[in-house]
Amino acid sequence: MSTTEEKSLNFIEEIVEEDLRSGKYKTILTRFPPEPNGYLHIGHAKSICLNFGLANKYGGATNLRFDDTNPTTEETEYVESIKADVKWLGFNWAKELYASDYFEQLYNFAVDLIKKGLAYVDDSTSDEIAASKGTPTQPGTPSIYRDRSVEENLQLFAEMRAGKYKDGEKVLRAKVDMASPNMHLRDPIMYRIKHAHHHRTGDKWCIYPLYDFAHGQSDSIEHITHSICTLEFIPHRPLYDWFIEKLDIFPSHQYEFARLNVTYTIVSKRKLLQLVNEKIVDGWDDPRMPTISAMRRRGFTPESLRDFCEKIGVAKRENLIDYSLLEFCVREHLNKIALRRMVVFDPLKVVITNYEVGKVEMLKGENNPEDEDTTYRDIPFSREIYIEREDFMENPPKKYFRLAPGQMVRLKNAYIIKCEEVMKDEQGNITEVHCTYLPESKSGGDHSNIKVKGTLHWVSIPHAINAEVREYDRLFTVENVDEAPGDFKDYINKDSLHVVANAYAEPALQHAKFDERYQFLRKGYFTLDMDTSEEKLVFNRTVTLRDTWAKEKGKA
RNA sequence: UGCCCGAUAGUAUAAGGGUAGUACAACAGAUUUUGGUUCUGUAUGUCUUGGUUCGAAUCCAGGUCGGGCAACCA
Repeated sequence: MSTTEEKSLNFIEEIVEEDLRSGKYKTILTRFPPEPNGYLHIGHAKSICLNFGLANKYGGATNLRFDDTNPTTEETEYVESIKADVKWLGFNWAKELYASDYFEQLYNFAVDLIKKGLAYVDDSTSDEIAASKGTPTQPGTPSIYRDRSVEENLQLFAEMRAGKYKDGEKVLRAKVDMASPNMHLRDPIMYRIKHAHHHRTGDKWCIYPLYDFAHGQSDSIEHITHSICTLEFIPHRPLYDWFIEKLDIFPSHQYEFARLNVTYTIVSKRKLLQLVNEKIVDGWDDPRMPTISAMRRRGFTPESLRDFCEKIGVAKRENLIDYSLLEFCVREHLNKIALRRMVVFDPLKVVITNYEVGKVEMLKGENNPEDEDTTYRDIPFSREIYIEREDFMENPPKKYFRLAPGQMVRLKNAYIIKCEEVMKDEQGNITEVHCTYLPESKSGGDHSNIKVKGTLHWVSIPHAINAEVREYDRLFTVENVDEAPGDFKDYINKDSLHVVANAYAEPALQHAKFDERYQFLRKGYFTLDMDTSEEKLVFNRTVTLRDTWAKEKGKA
């Protein structure tokens, strides 16, 4: 008998299961339909996990389809980054497709609707069309071109395609209902004229279909069973269904879920583009960005992102997810896989006065205590070491477990030391601390019988190697950036990047690899940045460790 | 003033007429050679008013609140 709790289904999974159970479909086909006009972000990750996840779970497939119907904003660079991101997240698409692959077919669909008297060419200007649409509470008024004959429409549309007209001179509109309470049904535009170069079709076309006359038809052509999109497309659904019905083609169905929002971040392509263009960040993959490429560079793992998308759920209610959930997911995974290393960011010299001058001991340190068969690396120990400056206080508050005059601490993987003397310069700044060590307290063979509260990380000064460490904080200062009054850029966190130019790392890090993750003891999780060169190691901080001591201090 | 969505702890998300559960966050404690990990425990919730019912988060009606809809964007 199984004791495993049955995981509850989200509302889309319920629809899919019902469709499968009822025999409506034998197998499902979903699609992930990005427009190649920007980089994918954490919000897209939710959509990717949903669409591909559904197909994986129910034995179907997912197409990657680029919604490239607007040649003026779309570029091949984006196509490549999107493909890389989806792959990195761990998903494989059945087919790589483009809405532009269907331009000829879409054109024929339009001709079909013209012949059925359901579409017409309109010579009105953009402003005139907007004005005649009415308002949500007032019906629109029909265009004077609405009743052109089929023959005339056919000829005009052919001339549009042939390039006889300038941009904006004419459009093709669906003849639906100018009085509909749904604005999207008030004779929506199907085609506009754009003499622009398309990233795939080049100059073959000068008319391009709009979203409403491309997306649903593309779904139908591919026989997509479940076309999943975000809430703002709900009012488009009647039109989606209308085109499919009038064209009498495969009936794909659209379902809508609430997009992801995360505290202290933005997921608007427009705003992200602005951050990049205005050089507020260093590019789409600046590790502070919520893009998938940035998160990859920062050290997030695909496993942790998928886990996050699983945990946030799928529903129709608008939501704002705590950034701390993302941090939890990444820590949970990194804790299992990260190699433990010691790195001192802000050094304070410690001299162990009773340790032999010139002596070097190789100590063993666990690579990862979470591993059942943990392996070890060698760590050199000597008379002079660095500890973190914040790990020493001359006048410590109560409950301070670190080094202080007369106090003892454990050096991780090494000995217990006791602070004997504090050395200062003329200004009174602490320059170094003199300690004695307990030879019988060596890690692994401790028979000192002494228990200490604190354990510090450290590096041997003569063996330390240099590294640059980049510490990131949230990009915005307010939880809900979209709701904050004024311009979103007013809430940029000025301290979102802190660079430690000269950190001291234990020698094992000399051989750090790009695909490895590290936990710098008591500091956080780190990974090598691509700026690393022969001369310089550069690490990105993916996320800090949970820090209950910082919280304790905050209370004081 | 039209149409369309939605409303369950701080944040998300379950319970589909029968004990309001889970995760993150918070708080308290235990363990710990990382103030990490792990473990234990605590507090906090069904928008509102009626109705149906032995019984309502769930079904019905009204209200309130939040969101969306008038790009030749997607």
